[in-house]
Amino acid sequence: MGQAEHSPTREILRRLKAQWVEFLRSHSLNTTQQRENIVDAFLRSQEHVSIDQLLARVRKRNPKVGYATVYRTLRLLVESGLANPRQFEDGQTRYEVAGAHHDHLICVKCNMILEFESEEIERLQEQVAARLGGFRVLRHKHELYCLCPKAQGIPGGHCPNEKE
Amino acid sequence: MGQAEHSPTREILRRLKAQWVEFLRSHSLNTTQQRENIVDAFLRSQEHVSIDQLLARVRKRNPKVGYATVYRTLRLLVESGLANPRQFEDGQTRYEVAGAHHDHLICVKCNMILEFESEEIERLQEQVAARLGGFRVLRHKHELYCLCPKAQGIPGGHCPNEKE
DNA sequence: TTCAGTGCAAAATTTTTGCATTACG
DNA sequence: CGTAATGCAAAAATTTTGCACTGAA
Repeated sequence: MGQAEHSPTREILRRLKAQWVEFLRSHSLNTTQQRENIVDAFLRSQEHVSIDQLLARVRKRNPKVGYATVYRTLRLLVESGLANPRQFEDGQTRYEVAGAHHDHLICVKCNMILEFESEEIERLQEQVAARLGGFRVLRHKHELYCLCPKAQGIPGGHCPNEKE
Repeated sequence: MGQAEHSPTREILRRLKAQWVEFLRSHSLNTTQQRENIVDAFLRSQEHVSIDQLLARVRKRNPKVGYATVYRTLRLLVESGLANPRQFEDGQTRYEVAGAHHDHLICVKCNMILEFESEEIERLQEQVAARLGGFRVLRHKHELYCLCPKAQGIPGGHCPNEKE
């Protein structure tokens, strides 16, 4: 199964950390051991982490962190724009690092996942949101469920998955 | 809660109902009063219904239908392809009628859900898919998580939810 | 009549909250 | 020190399951 990994660059991570510090400051929130542990573990994670996974990682360093703190901190991470929640079909909410965001193209036959980005689409999204009543887009999800040329039965069609 | 309308045509509804009957038949499932009530209420619903909403509607006609039956029937509806589950970020799973596809704009503050369509975006999606390797787009999900003007703190800003 | 389907309530899951205690600033 | 934040456990909220009873075929 094709899995696209997106590791945020060190540069992005630095910016996100700064954003977090600024968020704490501007909301008069304290810096605590636990929050630091959780945020660091979250930013270090390179995929969509569930609460459980995140808690497990945090506890390796600081064994007595509780569930509630992870939930509360994750809520702050979402509010501050560092984390995006995603619901897959397993009933667990997972969180992805903002800035590692990509849209996905999925071939429904071979399950390959490609990523894409389109500035034009993003621009149109904002137009749509503005037109519908002055909304500001915070984030989005965009998934295209497709058939690759091969699965379409096109003569000589390839699946990018198997090329090269 | 503001819900945009997008009614499947009578023609589509008829086809879906036929699909349901065929599903029951081919899986040797019984037709029951409750299943009929639930499926009809679901197909009649013109937005994304949550379990609660659907149960409430069903109980108007048949007051002693239980939660469990709704859950179980909805699972069948998903299996049969009549319903698509959607997880927005308000913690409730919602279901939309297949064939009544639309994209969504969600206000993360008031949880209002609006629908939108943009031919331009759809055209760009196809361009993207073609460019990535000759893919054909079968369907897609597109969700914009936004803040309404009021939630943005814009002076005099309204939430379309409360206008009029 | 038979057994799939239902309703209820209890269990399992996931997330939130109340409150005494800890520790940041 | 004062009070925001934590940890724990209890409460909510959502979904699933067990089981005796009902009703479709």
